[in-house]
Amino acid sequence: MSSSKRKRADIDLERRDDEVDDGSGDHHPGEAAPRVQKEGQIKEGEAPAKEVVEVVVDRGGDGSKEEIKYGTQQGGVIEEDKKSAAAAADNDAGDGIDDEEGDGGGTGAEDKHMVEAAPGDGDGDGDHEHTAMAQDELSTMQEEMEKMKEENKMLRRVVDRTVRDYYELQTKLAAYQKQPADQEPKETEVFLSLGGTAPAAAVAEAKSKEEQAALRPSVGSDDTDDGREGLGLSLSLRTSSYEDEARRDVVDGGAPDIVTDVGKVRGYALLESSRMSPPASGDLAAGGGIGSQQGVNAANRKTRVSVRVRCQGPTMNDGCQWRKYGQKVAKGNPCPRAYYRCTVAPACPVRKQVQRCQEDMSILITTYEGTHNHPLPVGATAMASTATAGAGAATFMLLSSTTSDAAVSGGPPPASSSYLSPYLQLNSSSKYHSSASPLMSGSMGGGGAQHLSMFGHSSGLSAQPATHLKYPWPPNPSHGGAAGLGGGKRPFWGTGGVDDVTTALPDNAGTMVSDPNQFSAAIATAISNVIGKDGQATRSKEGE
DNA sequence: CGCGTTTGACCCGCGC
DNA sequence: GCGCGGGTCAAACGCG
Repeated sequence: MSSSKRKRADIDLERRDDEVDDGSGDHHPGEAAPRVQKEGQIKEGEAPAKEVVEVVVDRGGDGSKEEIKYGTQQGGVIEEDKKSAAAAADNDAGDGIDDEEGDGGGTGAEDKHMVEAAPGDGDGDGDHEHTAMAQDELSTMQEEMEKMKEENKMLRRVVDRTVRDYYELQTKLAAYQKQPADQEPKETEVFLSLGGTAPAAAVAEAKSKEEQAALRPSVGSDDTDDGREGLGLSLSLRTSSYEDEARRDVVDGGAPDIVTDVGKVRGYALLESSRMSPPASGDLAAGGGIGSQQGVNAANRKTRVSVRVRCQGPTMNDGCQWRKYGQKVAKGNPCPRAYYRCTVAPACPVRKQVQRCQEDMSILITTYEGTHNHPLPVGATAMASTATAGAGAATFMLLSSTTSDAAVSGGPPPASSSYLSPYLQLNSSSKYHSSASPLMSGSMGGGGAQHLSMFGHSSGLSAQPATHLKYPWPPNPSHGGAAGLGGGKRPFWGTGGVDDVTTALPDNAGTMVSDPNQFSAAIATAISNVIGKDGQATRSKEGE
């Protein structure tokens, strides 16, 4: 029984590993050092894929800043999720962790007991070695079964907690989003990172330490450690004013434990923070040639989305077309920062900065600025949607494997499902969604729901079918989508990323789940689009 | 030849 | 006022 469950869990986990690894060409197994396998925990040795999505929504105006951390990864997923979730849920997160530890101890005790009992029985039947051996075997098996039972229990608990925590996070997020609707002069900054490297995670963690404190409860020390090695899907929001931001930068840079490497932090901070001083923004807007839409400009200028992704390629595939217009070496980071402009639409004000993380060169920090004044390419949109699904799927896989009988016991309430459904329906073109939706609703909990909400919004924009005809990208990604746009020189979602996809989108959906780059890119695209369009829309959407 | 990248120069904001 | 640093421009260059 429990043994069978256990097996199933392992299988699922392994499968997920495979998918992740296969999909991400740039994934570095070595970097994702397998965590020390804790007793009674999921086998993680084979789960090197780490993905951490950190989203920071910065509404500069009111100084509010939201940071969303979203970590996903197989075995690690749970760990990371637990962590982030725990953080999110100030109230019950703490005891949850403790409970787990306690369980572990319990398991050990029980096992011991079993072992001791077995020998005793054997002594009684000294004449029959056969019997004795059989009994020994039996006891051993029982022992194992007990162990497995405990493990299952624990896993179930973890999952439940994760789900619950996500809900809380979602609630908080929703609350936050409702607040600032009236504060215009805000800068929206989304920080999103995907990757599992310790440094990345560390940075994210460190970064969020302060601002996130409000949203997420502190994470246990051991969690912190785990966080570095584990992958996870975490989401956090934070808000801060320009000043706050600047201050934060300083703090981050000085924070010793944040990331041993100040340079890295710095790069991170620089990208994320802004150089978005109002005046600069003005220039930017003017330079962008978007004077036609003054009202939107303000919003555009304020929108920033940072994405950190483990990527070997020069840039991340985000489904848009970019043209490089500059490169500069920023102080504190030897890696040059590249400046790109969106060329999908002639006057699209969106720009992005790409810079490698000094600490971990495999990490690409991409900062999107502005809002697309055009629908996103199908690829981007689809990717965004699939990303959502992918995230859900990823999570689901884990959950399914560990909560086979738990039935996602902590399963999100119907409300959550309905919350997501709108989007899912809109973008259900991909069968992937259908399969993912249940996952999402079940496992993604708050974070997932939130994402979906945003994605739904974005999809709403770009999903408008015919509008795509005006743009270079093919209406149906599955048919010639890979042909790319702009003359088909390259896949429209391929801007040089190592993992440039060469398959049609529907297939991509599957790939995306396993490809951190695409996954993150899609998320970034979706978020940037959504947030860019304007947080209000998102907020209002949320109301739905 | 067209398009995108490279790269040095320039502009502007900010801190001292 | 000056220097520093980030961001942008635009001519030169390379590639298909």
